[in-house]
Amino acid sequence: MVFPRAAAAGSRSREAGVNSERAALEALWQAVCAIPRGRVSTYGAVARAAGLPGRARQAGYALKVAPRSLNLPWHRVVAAGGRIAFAAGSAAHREQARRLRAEGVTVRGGRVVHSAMTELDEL
DNA sequence: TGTATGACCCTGA
DNA sequence: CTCAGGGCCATAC
Repeated sequence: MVFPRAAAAGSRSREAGVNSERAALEALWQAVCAIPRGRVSTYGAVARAAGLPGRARQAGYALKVAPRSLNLPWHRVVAAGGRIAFAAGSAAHREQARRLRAEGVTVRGGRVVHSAMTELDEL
């Protein structure tokens, strides 16, 4: 899978550091792509799968800046414990729950039932 | 050059 | 269950 050029933030990729960030983003996007339909994973697990252990935050950032054109299954990524990361009641929160249910995932009280969670890691 | 802010996570109280 | 505190780190200002 090859990703389009500039992500939201770094249009100018001159420095090595910036390029490394690009690589991290692509690795994260790749990991998200790997989550099969009807299954759910977490930010932390996605980060680990992308070779960035402990950087759950960047996983969230990666989704935030991901170009729409990638059509990433962002809704299959939730916070630890199956919690939907968006504020309860927010449009995004409802949208994610809607998309998950559309794939047969049970969402209750803002969190996906444990059985629907992929036993993390093994992406 | 610093400080503040997150689609986060974990442990402990 | 909630809260606090520490870790993480790219961006924004």
